[in-house]
Amino acid sequence: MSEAPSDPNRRRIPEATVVRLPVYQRILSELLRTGAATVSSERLATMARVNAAKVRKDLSLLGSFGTRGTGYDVAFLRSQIDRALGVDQDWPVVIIGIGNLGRALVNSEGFSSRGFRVTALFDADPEVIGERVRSVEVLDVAELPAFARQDPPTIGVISTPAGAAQEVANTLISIGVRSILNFAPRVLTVPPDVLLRYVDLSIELQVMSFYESRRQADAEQLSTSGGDPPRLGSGGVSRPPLQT
Amino acid sequence: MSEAPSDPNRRRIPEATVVRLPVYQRILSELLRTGAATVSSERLATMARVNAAKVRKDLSLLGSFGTRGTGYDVAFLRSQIDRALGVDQDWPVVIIGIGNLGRALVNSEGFSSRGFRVTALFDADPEVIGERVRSVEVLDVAELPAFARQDPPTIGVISTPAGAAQEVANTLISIGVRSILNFAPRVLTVPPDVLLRYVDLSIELQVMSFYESRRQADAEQLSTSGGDPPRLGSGGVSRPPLQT
DNA sequence: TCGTGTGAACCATTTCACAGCT
DNA sequence: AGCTGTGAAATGGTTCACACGA
Repeated sequence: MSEAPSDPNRRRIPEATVVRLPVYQRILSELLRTGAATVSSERLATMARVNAAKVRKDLSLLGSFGTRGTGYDVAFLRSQIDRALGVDQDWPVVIIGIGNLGRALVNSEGFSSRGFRVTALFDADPEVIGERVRSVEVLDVAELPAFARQDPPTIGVISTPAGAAQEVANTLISIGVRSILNFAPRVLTVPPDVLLRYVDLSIELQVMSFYESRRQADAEQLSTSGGDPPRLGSGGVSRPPLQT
Repeated sequence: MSEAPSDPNRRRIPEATVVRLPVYQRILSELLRTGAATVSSERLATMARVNAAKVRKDLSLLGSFGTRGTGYDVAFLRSQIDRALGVDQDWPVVIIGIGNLGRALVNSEGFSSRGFRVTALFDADPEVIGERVRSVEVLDVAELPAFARQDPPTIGVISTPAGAAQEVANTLISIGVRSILNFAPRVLTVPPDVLLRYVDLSIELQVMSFYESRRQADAEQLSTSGGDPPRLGSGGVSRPPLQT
Protein backbone atom coordinates (compact mmCIF):
# COMPACT_ATOMS: atom_id res chain seq x y z
CA MET A 1 0.00 0.00 0.00
CA SER A 2 2.58 2.58 1.06
CA GLU A 3 6.24 3.01 0.12
CA ALA A 4 9.19 1.21 1.72
CA PRO A 5 9.50 2.45 5.30
CA SER A 6 13.29 2.72 5.45
CA ASP A 7 14.02 5.50 2.98
CA PRO A 8 17.34 6.87 4.35
CA ASN A 9 16.22 10.41 4.92
CA ARG A 10 12.46 10.94 5.22
CA ARG A 11 12.56 8.82 8.38
CA ARG A 12 11.04 10.44 11.45
CA ILE A 13 13.78 12.02 13.54
CA PRO A 14 13.05 12.61 17.22
CA GLU A 15 13.18 16.18 18.41
CA ALA A 16 15.85 15.21 20.94
CA THR A 17 18.08 14.06 18.10
CA VAL A 18 17.40 17.12 15.96
CA VAL A 19 18.69 19.33 18.74
CA ARG A 20 21.89 17.30 19.02
CA LEU A 21 22.66 17.34 15.31
CA PRO A 22 24.00 20.93 15.35
CA VAL A 23 26.24 19.92 18.24
CA TYR A 24 27.74 17.06 16.27
CA GLN A 25 27.99 19.39 13.31
CA ARG A 26 30.11 21.84 15.24
CA ILE A 27 32.35 19.12 16.64
CA LEU A 28 32.91 17.69 13.19
CA SER A 29 33.80 21.15 11.92
CA GLU A 30 36.37 21.48 14.67
CA LEU A 31 37.78 18.03 13.94
CA LEU A 32 38.04 18.98 10.30
CA ARG A 33 39.98 22.10 11.27
CA THR A 34 42.43 19.99 13.25
CA GLY A 35 42.85 17.63 10.32
CA ALA A 36 41.16 14.48 11.64
CA ALA A 37 39.96 12.23 8.79
CA THR A 38 37.86 9.80 10.79
CA VAL A 39 36.21 9.76 14.19
CA SER A 40 34.66 7.05 16.34
CA SER A 41 31.32 7.32 18.09
CA GLU A 42 33.30 7.09 21.33
CA ARG A 43 35.37 10.19 20.59
CA LEU A 44 32.43 12.13 19.25
CA ALA A 45 30.49 11.22 22.39
CA THR A 46 33.24 12.42 24.71
CA MET A 47 33.43 15.76 22.95
CA ALA A 48 29.65 16.18 22.95
CA ARG A 49 29.46 14.98 26.58
CA VAL A 50 26.95 12.28 25.75
CA ASN A 51 26.88 8.50 25.63
CA ALA A 52 28.46 6.71 22.65
CA ALA A 53 25.40 4.57 22.03
CA LYS A 54 23.36 7.72 21.72
CA VAL A 55 25.70 9.10 19.09
CA ARG A 56 25.46 5.89 17.09
CA LYS A 57 21.69 5.76 17.36
CA ASP A 58 21.35 9.42 16.40
CA LEU A 59 23.60 9.03 13.38
CA SER A 60 22.03 5.77 12.28
CA LEU A 61 18.73 7.61 11.96
CA LEU A 62 20.25 9.59 9.10
CA GLY A 63 21.58 6.48 7.36
CA SER A 64 24.52 4.08 7.66
CA PHE A 65 27.44 6.41 7.28
CA GLY A 66 30.02 4.68 9.45
CA THR A 67 32.54 2.00 8.66
CA ARG A 68 32.76 -0.87 11.14
CA GLY A 69 36.15 -1.11 12.70
CA THR A 70 37.08 2.40 11.55
CA GLY A 71 34.46 4.96 12.51
CA TYR A 72 32.97 7.79 10.54
CA ASP A 73 34.55 9.86 7.80
CA VAL A 74 34.55 13.35 9.30
CA ALA A 75 33.93 15.35 6.14
CA PHE A 76 31.33 12.97 4.77
CA LEU A 77 29.44 12.72 8.03
CA ARG A 78 29.35 16.47 8.36
CA SER A 79 27.92 16.84 4.88
CA GLN A 80 25.23 14.29 5.70
CA ILE A 81 24.29 16.14 8.89
CA ASP A 82 24.16 19.39 6.94
CA ARG A 83 21.81 17.71 4.53
CA ALA A 84 19.57 16.38 7.28
CA LEU A 85 19.45 19.80 8.90
CA GLY A 86 18.69 21.43 5.61
CA VAL A 87 21.63 23.82 5.95
CA ASP A 88 22.83 22.71 2.52
CA GLN A 89 19.92 24.76 1.23
CA ASP A 90 19.66 28.53 1.13
CA TRP A 91 17.52 30.19 3.79
CA PRO A 92 17.05 33.93 3.52
CA VAL A 93 16.97 35.43 7.01
CA VAL A 94 15.97 38.89 8.19
CA ILE A 95 16.94 40.22 11.58
CA ILE A 96 14.84 42.89 13.24
CA GLY A 97 16.38 44.84 16.09
CA ILE A 98 20.00 45.84 15.53
CA GLY A 99 21.21 46.56 19.03
CA ASN A 100 24.07 44.70 20.62
CA LEU A 101 22.29 41.38 20.35
CA GLY A 102 21.34 41.86 16.71
CA ARG A 103 24.91 42.79 15.88
CA ALA A 104 26.22 39.79 17.76
CA LEU A 105 23.90 37.58 15.73
CA VAL A 106 24.95 39.06 12.40
CA ASN A 107 28.58 38.55 13.32
CA SER A 108 28.18 35.06 14.75
CA GLU A 109 29.60 32.14 12.83
CA GLY A 110 26.43 30.15 12.60
CA PHE A 111 24.30 32.98 11.29
CA SER A 112 26.11 34.24 8.28
CA SER A 113 27.38 30.93 7.01
CA ARG A 114 26.12 27.40 6.57
CA GLY A 115 22.91 27.83 4.66
CA PHE A 116 21.71 31.02 6.23
CA ARG A 117 21.88 34.21 4.26
CA VAL A 118 21.14 37.42 6.11
CA THR A 119 19.39 39.41 3.41
CA ALA A 120 18.51 42.48 5.42
CA LEU A 121 18.58 44.08 8.84
CA PHE A 122 15.83 46.25 10.25
CA ASP A 123 15.52 48.71 13.08
CA ALA A 124 13.25 51.55 14.12
CA ASP A 125 15.96 53.87 15.44
CA PRO A 126 16.94 56.61 12.91
CA GLU A 127 20.43 56.58 14.43
CA VAL A 128 20.88 52.99 13.37
CA ILE A 129 19.03 53.00 10.04
CA GLY A 130 21.46 53.35 7.16
CA GLU A 131 24.36 51.85 9.05
CA ARG A 132 26.04 48.77 7.62
CA VAL A 133 26.79 45.71 9.71
CA ARG A 134 28.96 43.12 8.01
CA SER A 135 28.18 44.94 4.76
CA VAL A 136 24.44 44.46 5.18
CA GLU A 137 22.49 47.70 5.38
CA VAL A 138 20.10 48.44 8.20
CA LEU A 139 16.70 49.44 6.80
CA ASP A 140 13.72 51.10 8.41
CA VAL A 141 11.45 48.44 9.83
CA ALA A 142 8.57 50.25 8.07
CA GLU A 143 10.09 49.08 4.81
CA LEU A 144 9.98 45.42 5.79
CA PRO A 145 6.77 44.61 3.85
CA ALA A 146 8.08 46.29 0.70
CA PHE A 147 11.42 44.51 1.05
CA ALA A 148 9.69 41.17 1.52
CA ARG A 149 7.85 41.54 -1.77
CA GLN A 150 11.21 41.76 -3.58
CA ASP A 151 13.10 39.15 -1.60
CA PRO A 152 10.81 37.13 0.70
CA PRO A 153 12.61 35.80 3.77
CA THR A 154 12.03 32.29 5.11
CA ILE A 155 13.08 32.98 8.67
CA GLY A 156 12.59 36.07 10.81
CA VAL A 157 14.76 36.75 13.83
CA ILE A 158 13.48 39.14 16.49
CA SER A 159 16.13 40.82 18.63
CA THR A 160 14.21 43.95 19.55
CA PRO A 161 13.38 45.12 23.06
CA ALA A 162 10.51 43.18 24.63
CA GLY A 163 7.98 45.93 23.98
CA ALA A 164 8.33 45.79 20.20
CA ALA A 165 8.45 42.03 19.78
CA GLN A 166 4.77 41.21 19.28
CA GLU A 167 4.29 43.96 16.72
CA VAL A 168 7.32 42.79 14.78
CA ALA A 169 6.03 39.23 14.92
CA ASN A 170 2.71 40.39 13.49
CA THR A 171 4.48 42.11 10.63
CA LEU A 172 6.58 39.04 9.90
CA ILE A 173 3.49 36.86 9.83
CA SER A 174 1.68 39.30 7.55
CA ILE A 175 4.48 39.11 4.99
CA GLY A 176 4.33 35.31 5.00
CA VAL A 177 7.16 34.29 7.32
CA ARG A 178 6.33 30.99 8.94
CA SER A 179 9.46 30.47 11.05
CA ILE A 180 10.24 32.98 13.78
CA LEU A 181 13.15 32.90 16.17
CA ASN A 182 12.52 35.19 19.12
CA PHE A 183 15.32 36.50 21.33
CA ALA A 184 13.18 39.16 22.98
CA PRO A 185 12.12 38.35 26.55
CA ARG A 186 8.41 38.32 25.80
CA VAL A 187 5.87 35.55 25.24
CA LEU A 188 4.46 35.90 21.74
CA THR A 189 1.15 34.90 20.22
CA VAL A 190 1.25 33.49 16.71
CA PRO A 191 -1.05 31.32 14.55
CA PRO A 192 -0.61 27.57 14.97
CA ASP A 193 1.03 27.03 11.58
CA VAL A 194 3.87 29.40 12.46
CA LEU A 195 6.92 27.73 13.93
CA LEU A 196 8.03 29.87 16.85
CA ARG A 197 11.08 29.17 18.95
CA TYR A 198 12.55 31.17 21.78
CA VAL A 199 16.12 31.75 22.82
CA ASP A 200 16.39 33.14 26.32
CA LEU A 201 19.92 34.11 27.21
CA SER A 202 19.18 33.89 30.89
CA ILE A 203 17.38 30.52 31.03
CA GLU A 204 20.67 28.70 31.15
CA LEU A 205 21.85 31.10 33.82
CA GLN A 206 18.82 30.24 35.89
CA VAL A 207 19.37 26.54 35.34
CA MET A 208 22.90 27.04 36.67
CA SER A 209 21.50 28.85 39.66
CA PHE A 210 19.27 25.86 40.34
CA TYR A 211 22.12 23.37 40.36
CA GLU A 212 24.41 25.74 42.23
CA SER A 213 21.91 26.14 45.06
CA ARG A 214 21.46 22.38 45.21
CA ARG A 215 25.21 22.11 45.59
CA GLN A 216 25.14 24.58 48.47
CA ALA A 217 22.22 22.83 50.14
CA ASP A 218 24.04 19.52 49.86
CA ALA A 219 27.19 21.03 51.29
CA GLU A 220 25.30 22.46 54.29
CA GLN A 221 23.46 19.21 54.91
CA LEU A 222 26.86 17.54 54.99
CA SER A 223 28.34 19.85 57.58
CA THR A 224 25.36 20.01 60.00
CA SER A 225 24.39 16.35 60.13
CA GLY A 226 27.15 13.84 59.48
CA GLY A 227 25.36 12.62 56.36
CA ASP A 228 26.49 10.38 53.54
CA PRO A 229 29.49 11.38 51.52
CA PRO A 230 28.39 13.20 48.34
CA ARG A 231 28.57 10.31 45.94
CA LEU A 232 27.77 11.22 42.37
CA GLY A 233 24.92 9.29 40.83
CA SER A 234 21.69 8.61 42.63
CA GLY A 235 21.74 10.79 45.71
CA GLY A 236 24.08 13.65 46.51
CA VAL A 237 24.86 16.30 43.96
CA SER A 238 22.41 16.49 41.07
CA ARG A 239 23.92 15.04 37.97
CA PRO A 240 25.15 17.98 35.93
CA PRO A 241 22.92 18.12 32.89
CA LEU A 242 24.47 18.27 29.48
CA GLN A 243 24.30 21.18 27.14
CA THR A 244 21.31 22.07 25.10
CA MET B 1 15.64 5.52 59.88
CA SER B 2 15.86 8.43 57.50
CA GLU B 3 13.84 11.65 57.33
CA ALA B 4 10.36 12.05 55.84
CA PRO B 5 10.63 11.71 52.07
CA SER B 6 8.21 14.48 51.09
CA ASP B 7 10.02 17.58 52.30
CA PRO B 8 8.49 20.31 50.09
CA ASN B 9 11.69 21.47 48.45
CA ARG B 10 14.57 19.02 48.56
CA ARG B 11 12.50 16.70 46.33
CA ARG B 12 14.28 15.56 43.17
CA ILE B 13 13.24 17.76 40.27
CA PRO B 14 13.64 16.32 36.78
CA GLU B 15 15.95 18.20 34.46
CA ALA B 16 13.07 18.64 32.00
CA THR B 17 11.13 20.51 34.65
CA VAL B 18 14.09 22.64 35.72
CA VAL B 19 14.40 23.96 32.19
CA ARG B 20 10.72 24.91 32.10
CA LEU B 21 10.74 26.76 35.42
CA PRO B 22 12.37 29.89 33.99
CA VAL B 23 9.71 29.89 31.28
CA TYR B 24 6.93 29.87 33.85
CA GLN B 25 8.83 32.49 35.78
CA ARG B 26 8.85 34.86 32.84
CA ILE B 27 5.19 34.29 32.10
CA LEU B 28 4.26 34.97 35.70
CA SER B 29 6.30 38.17 35.60
CA GLU B 30 4.37 39.28 32.54
CA LEU B 31 1.05 38.40 34.14
CA LEU B 32 2.07 40.39 37.17
CA ARG B 33 2.83 43.37 34.94
CA THR B 34 -0.63 43.12 33.40
CA GLY B 35 -2.21 42.95 36.82
CA ALA B 36 -3.49 39.37 36.92
CA ALA B 37 -3.88 38.11 40.47
CA THR B 38 -4.44 34.44 39.76
CA VAL B 39 -3.80 32.10 36.87
CA SER B 40 -4.99 28.60 35.98
CA SER B 41 -2.74 25.80 34.79
CA GLU B 42 -4.69 25.96 31.55
CA ARG B 43 -3.80 29.58 30.90
CA LEU B 44 -0.21 29.15 31.96
CA ALA B 45 0.02 26.16 29.66
CA THR B 46 -1.33 28.06 26.67
CA MET B 47 1.18 30.84 27.18
CA ALA B 48 4.06 28.43 27.62
CA ARG B 49 2.83 26.34 24.67
CA VAL B 50 2.75 23.17 26.71
CA ASN B 51 0.12 20.81 28.09
CA ALA B 52 -1.84 21.85 31.20
CA ALA B 53 -1.20 18.56 32.97
CA LYS B 54 2.50 19.14 32.54
CA VAL B 55 2.24 22.54 34.18
CA ARG B 56 0.39 21.09 37.15
CA LYS B 57 2.85 18.23 37.52
CA ASP B 58 5.82 20.58 37.26
CA LEU B 59 4.43 22.95 39.84
CA SER B 60 3.33 20.20 42.20
CA LEU B 61 6.95 19.10 42.41
CA LEU B 62 7.72 22.37 44.17
CA GLY B 63 4.84 22.02 46.62
CA SER B 64 1.06 22.50 46.69
CA PHE B 65 0.77 26.14 45.79
CA GLY B 66 -2.53 26.16 43.93
CA THR B 67 -6.07 26.59 45.15
CA ARG B 68 -8.60 24.12 43.77
CA GLY B 69 -11.33 25.85 41.90
CA THR B 70 -9.30 29.06 41.64
CA GLY B 71 -5.84 28.45 40.29
CA TYR B 72 -2.48 29.81 41.41
CA ASP B 73 -1.72 33.15 43.04
CA VAL B 74 0.57 34.78 40.49
CA ALA B 75 2.87 36.65 42.86
CA PHE B 76 3.14 33.80 45.33
CA LEU B 77 3.81 31.20 42.67
CA ARG B 78 6.50 33.33 41.16
CA SER B 79 8.24 33.73 44.47
CA GLN B 80 8.14 29.97 44.97
CA ILE B 81 9.65 29.35 41.55
CA ASP B 82 12.34 31.92 42.31
CA ARG B 83 13.09 30.04 45.47
CA ALA B 84 13.28 26.70 43.70
CA LEU B 85 15.58 28.15 41.06
CA GLY B 86 17.75 29.71 43.72
CA VAL B 87 17.39 33.15 42.14
CA ASP B 88 16.28 34.51 45.51
CA GLN B 89 19.90 34.12 46.48
CA ASP B 90 22.81 36.28 45.37
CA TRP B 91 25.05 34.87 42.66
CA PRO B 92 28.09 36.94 41.73
CA VAL B 93 28.71 36.62 38.00
CA VAL B 94 31.68 37.65 35.89
CA ILE B 95 31.49 38.03 32.13
CA ILE B 96 34.58 37.61 30.01
CA GLY B 97 34.51 38.97 26.48
CA ILE B 98 32.82 42.35 26.14
CA GLY B 99 31.99 42.48 22.46
CA ASN B 100 28.46 42.87 21.18
CA LEU B 101 27.35 39.65 22.80
CA GLY B 102 28.88 40.46 26.17
CA ARG B 103 27.22 43.86 26.11
CA ALA B 104 23.90 42.33 25.17
CA LEU B 105 24.23 39.98 28.12
CA VAL B 106 25.04 42.75 30.59
CA ASN B 107 22.05 44.72 29.37
CA SER B 108 19.64 41.80 29.26
CA GLU B 109 16.86 41.68 31.81
CA GLY B 110 17.66 38.26 33.13
CA PHE B 111 21.32 38.94 33.74
CA SER B 112 21.38 42.04 35.84
CA SER B 113 18.34 41.31 37.94
CA ARG B 114 16.76 38.40 39.74
CA GLY B 115 19.58 37.02 41.84
CA PHE B 116 22.43 37.56 39.48
CA ARG B 117 24.88 40.31 40.23
CA VAL B 118 27.40 41.13 37.54
CA THR B 119 30.42 42.01 39.66
CA ALA B 120 32.90 42.61 36.89
CA LEU B 121 33.50 42.49 33.17
CA PHE B 122 36.73 41.40 31.54
CA ASP B 123 38.29 41.76 28.13
CA ALA B 124 41.73 41.55 26.56
CA ASP B 125 41.33 44.47 24.17
CA PRO B 126 42.97 47.71 25.47
CA GLU B 127 40.34 49.67 23.55
CA VAL B 128 37.63 48.13 25.66
CA ILE B 129 39.37 47.91 29.02
CA GLY B 130 38.38 50.83 31.24
CA GLU B 131 35.05 51.34 29.54
CA ARG B 132 31.91 51.11 31.65
CA VAL B 133 28.90 49.07 30.61
CA ARG B 134 25.82 49.61 32.73
CA SER B 135 28.14 51.25 35.27
CA VAL B 136 30.29 48.14 35.58
CA GLU B 137 33.91 48.69 34.61
CA VAL B 138 35.67 46.48 32.09
CA LEU B 139 38.91 45.15 33.56
CA ASP B 140 41.90 43.53 31.96
CA VAL B 141 41.36 39.78 31.87
CA ALA B 142 44.86 39.42 33.32
CA GLU B 143 43.47 40.87 36.53
CA LEU B 144 40.79 38.22 36.85
CA PRO B 145 42.71 36.07 39.39
CA ALA B 146 43.46 39.09 41.57
CA PHE B 147 39.86 40.27 41.34
CA ALA B 148 38.58 36.82 42.27
CA ARG B 149 40.59 36.82 45.49
CA GLN B 150 38.73 39.96 46.59
CA ASP B 151 35.28 39.03 45.34
CA PRO B 152 35.07 35.40 44.23
CA PRO B 153 32.44 34.83 41.53
CA THR B 154 30.14 31.81 41.53
CA ILE B 155 29.39 31.78 37.83
CA GLY B 156 31.62 32.63 34.89
CA VAL B 157 30.18 33.58 31.52
CA ILE B 158 32.36 33.25 28.44
CA SER B 159 31.44 35.46 25.50
CA THR B 160 34.84 35.72 23.89
CA PRO B 161 35.74 34.67 20.36
CA ALA B 162 36.11 30.90 19.98
CA GLY B 163 39.89 31.02 20.04
CA ALA B 164 40.10 32.44 23.55
CA ALA B 165 37.39 30.36 25.17
CA GLN B 166 39.41 27.40 26.45
CA GLU B 167 42.07 29.61 27.98
CA VAL B 168 39.44 31.70 29.73
CA ALA B 169 37.76 28.53 30.98
CA ASN B 170 41.08 27.35 32.42
CA THR B 171 41.51 30.64 34.25
CA LEU B 172 37.98 30.48 35.64
CA ILE B 173 38.56 26.96 36.89
CA SER B 174 41.88 27.93 38.47
CA ILE B 175 40.18 30.67 40.50
CA GLY B 176 37.59 28.22 41.77
CA VAL B 177 34.58 28.84 39.54
CA ARG B 178 32.54 25.65 39.26
CA SER B 179 29.74 26.87 37.00
CA ILE B 180 30.59 28.06 33.50
CA LEU B 181 28.20 29.27 30.86
CA ASN B 182 29.82 29.26 27.44
CA PHE B 183 28.52 31.32 24.55
CA ALA B 184 31.65 30.87 22.44
CA PRO B 185 31.26 28.43 19.55
CA ARG B 186 33.89 26.03 20.81
CA VAL B 187 33.77 22.68 22.59
CA LEU B 188 35.48 23.07 25.96
CA THR B 189 37.27 20.60 28.19
CA VAL B 190 36.69 20.98 31.94
CA PRO B 191 37.04 18.72 35.01
CA PRO B 192 33.99 16.59 35.81
CA ASP B 193 32.98 18.57 38.89
CA VAL B 194 32.59 21.76 36.86
CA LEU B 195 29.09 22.41 35.59
CA LEU B 196 29.45 23.54 32.01
CA ARG B 197 26.54 24.58 29.84
CA TYR B 198 26.53 25.91 26.31
CA VAL B 199 24.37 28.46 24.61
CA ASP B 200 24.66 28.35 20.86
CA LEU B 201 22.81 31.17 19.19
CA SER B 202 22.62 29.27 15.94
CA ILE B 203 21.43 25.88 17.19
CA GLU B 204 17.85 27.07 17.21
CA LEU B 205 18.35 28.50 13.75
CA GLN B 206 19.52 25.11 12.56
CA VAL B 207 16.58 23.41 14.24
CA MET B 208 14.32 25.80 12.31
CA SER B 209 16.12 24.92 9.12
CA PHE B 210 15.41 21.26 9.83
CA TYR B 211 11.69 21.75 10.22
CA GLU B 212 11.52 24.22 7.35
CA SER B 213 13.10 21.72 4.97
CA ARG B 214 10.69 19.05 6.15
CA ARG B 215 7.87 21.42 5.34
CA GLN B 216 9.25 21.91 1.84
CA ALA B 217 9.77 18.21 1.32
CA ASP B 218 6.20 17.56 2.43
CA ALA B 219 4.91 20.27 0.11
CA GLU B 220 6.77 18.79 -2.86
CA GLN B 221 5.63 15.28 -2.06
CA LEU B 222 2.12 16.63 -2.04
CA SER B 223 2.38 18.28 -5.45
CA THR B 224 4.17 15.44 -7.29
CA SER B 225 2.20 12.48 -6.05
CA GLY B 226 -1.36 13.15 -4.96
CA GLY B 227 -0.47 12.06 -1.43
CA ASP B 228 -2.36 12.40 1.80
CA PRO B 229 -3.42 15.85 2.91
CA PRO B 230 -0.91 17.24 5.43
CA ARG B 231 -2.71 16.33 8.60
CA LEU B 232 -0.99 17.53 11.70
CA GLY B 233 -0.09 14.84 14.18
CA SER B 234 1.37 11.51 13.14
CA GLY B 235 2.39 11.86 9.51
CA GLY B 236 2.60 15.06 7.51
CA VAL B 237 4.29 18.11 8.87
CA SER B 238 6.49 17.49 11.88
CA ARG B 239 4.90 18.72 15.04
CA PRO B 240 6.45 22.09 15.77
CA PRO B 241 8.52 21.60 18.90
CA LEU B 242 8.13 23.98 21.79
CA GLN B 243 10.71 26.42 22.93
CA THR B 244 13.78 25.50 24.90
C1' DT C 1 40.05 -6.99 16.50
C1' DC C 2 37.66 -2.85 16.40
C1' DG C 3 33.68 -0.20 16.14
C1' DT C 4 29.08 0.37 13.84
C1' DG C 5 24.16 -0.55 13.75
C1' DT C 6 20.22 -2.06 16.20
C1' DG C 7 16.75 -5.00 18.76
C1' DA C 8 15.45 -5.23 23.47
C1' DA C 9 15.46 -3.63 28.22
C1' DC C 10 15.39 0.11 30.83
C1' DC C 11 14.41 4.69 32.46
C1' DA C 12 12.35 9.42 32.17
C1' DT C 13 8.80 12.21 30.86
C1' DT C 14 4.30 13.17 29.29
C1' DT C 15 -0.47 12.64 29.23
C1' DC C 16 -4.77 10.79 30.92
C1' DA C 17 -8.31 10.58 34.01
C1' DC C 18 -10.34 11.40 38.12
C1' DA C 19 -10.57 11.96 43.30
C1' DG C 20 -10.81 15.69 46.31
C1' DC C 21 -10.82 20.49 47.83
C1' DT C 22 -12.89 25.38 47.48
C1' DA D 1 -18.88 23.95 38.94
C1' DG D 2 -14.17 24.70 38.54
C1' DC D 3 -9.49 23.52 38.92
C1' DT D 4 -5.62 21.38 41.44
C1' DG D 5 -2.81 17.35 42.60
C1' DT D 6 -1.52 12.86 41.47
C1' DG D 7 -1.61 7.68 40.64
C1' DA D 8 -1.50 4.96 36.54
C1' DA D 9 -1.01 4.32 31.55
C1' DA D 10 1.22 5.68 27.50
C1' DT D 11 4.76 7.55 25.15
C1' DG D 12 9.37 8.86 24.11
C1' DG D 13 14.21 8.58 24.81
C1' DT D 14 18.41 6.30 26.53
C1' DT D 15 21.45 2.63 27.37
C1' DC D 16 22.80 -2.16 27.05
C1' DA D 17 24.68 -5.80 24.79
C1' DC D 18 25.87 -8.15 20.96
C1' DA D 19 25.65 -9.69 15.98
C1' DC D 20 27.87 -8.38 12.06
C1' DG D 21 31.04 -6.24 8.69
C1' DA D 22 35.58 -4.11 7.67
